Formats: sequence, structure tokens, C-alpha cells
Amino acid sequence: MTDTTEPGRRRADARRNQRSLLDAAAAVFVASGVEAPVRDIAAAAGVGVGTVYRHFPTRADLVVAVYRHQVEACAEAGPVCLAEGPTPYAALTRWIDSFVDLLVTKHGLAAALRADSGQFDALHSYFVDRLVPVCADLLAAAAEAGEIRRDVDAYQLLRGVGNLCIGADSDPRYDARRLVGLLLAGLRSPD
Amino acid sequence: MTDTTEPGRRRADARRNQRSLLDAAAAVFVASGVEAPVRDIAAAAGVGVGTVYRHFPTRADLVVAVYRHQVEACAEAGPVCLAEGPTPYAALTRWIDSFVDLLVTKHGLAAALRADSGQFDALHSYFVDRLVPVCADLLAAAAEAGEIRRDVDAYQLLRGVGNLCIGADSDPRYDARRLVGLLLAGLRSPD
DNA sequence: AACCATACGGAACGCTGTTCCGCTTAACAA
DNA sequence: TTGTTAAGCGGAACAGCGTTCCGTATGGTT
Repeated sequence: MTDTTEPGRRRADARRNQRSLLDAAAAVFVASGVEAPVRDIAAAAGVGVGTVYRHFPTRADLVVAVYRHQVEACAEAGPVCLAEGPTPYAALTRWIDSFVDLLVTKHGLAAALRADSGQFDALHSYFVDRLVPVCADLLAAAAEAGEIRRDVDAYQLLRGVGNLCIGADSDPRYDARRLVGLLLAGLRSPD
Repeated sequence: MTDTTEPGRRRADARRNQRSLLDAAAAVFVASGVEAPVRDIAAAAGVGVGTVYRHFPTRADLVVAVYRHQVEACAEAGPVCLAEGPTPYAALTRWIDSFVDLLVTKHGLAAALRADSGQFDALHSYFVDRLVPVCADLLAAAAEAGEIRRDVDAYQLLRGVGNLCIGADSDPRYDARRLVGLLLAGLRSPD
């Protein structure tokens, strides 16, 4: 995927439109969720749909671009959590909490993350590439400290947490954080 | 929702078509997943789309009709598991396993279950109405026996398990059963 | 000022679920 | 057997989606 996000030496109107698009998308996502129609985003940016696809080959790429900073921040928080302790397991739970925050805060982001979405592949890949290694480090540290079982795969854990967050908004009877907490508690069970 | 499934004294061709539709839908769901287009099901049954909607007001109703027997069986398995012991917690895990089987076996069923689907509301309601009470009994028994924490809600647990099953097919790196196992292990943690 | 690659807008395409309505036909009465 | 009619059927049509395409406009350069 060619990164159309970097400033590059493109035409002024192109750069301007890209900015409008990112701003508009962020606003629309907050208001209507990540699954908002492309046409709505185009309209909010005062731009035609063709322009959207010129800048972002697919809806997923637009979503990635909008949330890139936050995903990046989450990834960088991993080592920080580990350093701040007090134990690797505590760091893991705190980091997972921040991940859950990221997903639950943005309407429909978690749902968009599932692999079998067809579209949204790019979104899934980006999250996986960036966050799985971070999670793996935390898991390894906790396992090394004997705080959790050793046979937990970072990819699976992240997918599981992501799945648990689906529909966390839009259903008052459901509390994703609580279930994630139980899942993390389950990691402590003996191998 | 009026139940168009009961035999009633309708015209012979109507009954015949309803049968074809259910058979065809079951076959198509196995082959292409629960989210297969209505047109495909109509074609497989040798029937027009209008006929599909005459018998099943919405796609969700068709899905419910196809899986009604299996959901019923799962619901009835609850008390049986409890009776067979050896402990309420063992019964709970065995019952949840059968629930997971139900979801993982049918492509895309778990995904269709999420509440915020828009369409598929009927499916969600049916599962909830039928299975939450069963799960609640199992949870209560296990809690009473002091095997698990007391503050676990049946609806939340079922939604959590359902969510964990999303995409279990179509992603070899992901093992829903394993994560459900971890979640259940988490139930044993102290209040 | 004149040129043209770059970028734009939005109609058009192919895919959904669902609705609508003119036609067919099963069921029943005479 | 034939006639009547309401139940049922088929599939065109509608609305909404992501995405593609292409004639037109324009920023940057000579």
C-alpha cells in the first residue's frame, strides 16, 4: 500500500483536500461511527467521492490514516507501561486497557477490525503489524516473571480483546472492559 | 414477529416452497456462510426473491428458522449438563463448549449475532431470549457452589463468548475455543 | 500566455436487502 | 367440469453501499 499520507510535493489543492478529508472523516467517524458512508465524508469535506479515492485507495486506508496517530501512541505506550511496572502483568493489563480505550471510544472501530471483513483488510493488517509485537513483548515479560501461562499468543490475545470490544458502544447491557478483565484474569491460570 | 414457520392451513405450493427455502438456505449457509445473498438462496430453492420475503419477513427470520432446532437443542442441553456434573463449573464449561460449537460450525453466525448489526436484530433477540436464562442457571449454580465469582452476568458472558467466536473460521491463526477457555478460567478469579 | 500533468466532480457500475405489483394457480363451490 | 377468487408467485424496481471511470478544470511551469 503506497502511503498517500506523507506531505510529498503534490499540488496545493491536493494537499488542502487531503487535510479537509482527514478532518471531515474524523468528525464524521465521531458522529456516525467508522462505518459511515464514503459519500457522507466526501460531502462533509466539500469534495467529490472521486477525490476521496484519489487520496485513499479504499475506505480502510482512510480509517487507518485517521487513527494512525492513536495507534502509534498505543504502540509506544507498551514499553513505557513495562518500565513503569510494578510488575510485567500489571503493565500488560494497563496496556491492554489503553488498547480497549482506543477501540471502545471510536464507534464501530472494533467491528471493522475483524479479519473477515472483506474490505477493511488494510485496517486489520496495520493494527496487527504495529501492535502484535508490542503485545508479544509484554506477554513474554509477564511469562518470564511467572505471572501468566507461557502458551498465550500475542496475535490471538489481541484479536480476542478486539472481538470482545465489538458492539461495546450501542449496547448498555454489555461491558467490554469487564469481559476483557476476566480474560486477562484467565491468563493467570496454570499452564 | 408472526411465526410463518408453523405448518398452518396454507396452500400446498406455499408449504412446498417454504420447505425448499429452508433446505436451500441451510445448504447455501454451509457453502457460503450465513451472510450469503438472499438472491442466491432464492435461486438455490428455484424460487423468486419475492417468495423468500413472503415466507420470511427479513433475512434474519430465515436464519433463525434454519438454526432454530440447533439453538433449541443447545438450550435443552443446559439442565442436562448440570445434572451430569460432576460440578456446576464443569457443567458450565461443557455447555459453553457446545454453544461455541454451534457458532463456530456455521460460517459467520457469530458475526451475525452482534447486536449492532442493524438487520439481524431478530436473530440476536432469539438467541438471547432462549439461551440467557439457561446460562444464568448454570452461572448461579456454579456461583452457589463457590466455584466462580458471583458478579458475572449471563447476558454479558454469552455476548462475550459470541464475540470471541467471530471470525473463528476464516482465520487459521485464531482459535476461538482457546480464548473462550481463558475467559472461563477468568471466572474463577476472586470477586 | 500557453501548456499539460495533476487533480477534481459526480455519473455510472455492480452489489446488497427489501418492496411492489401484475400475473398465476390452488382451492373450493356450483 | 367449470368458474370464481384470494393466496401466492416472480422478478423488475428502489434505495443505499463501495468503488471505478472519464470528461473537465486548474496549479505549476516554461
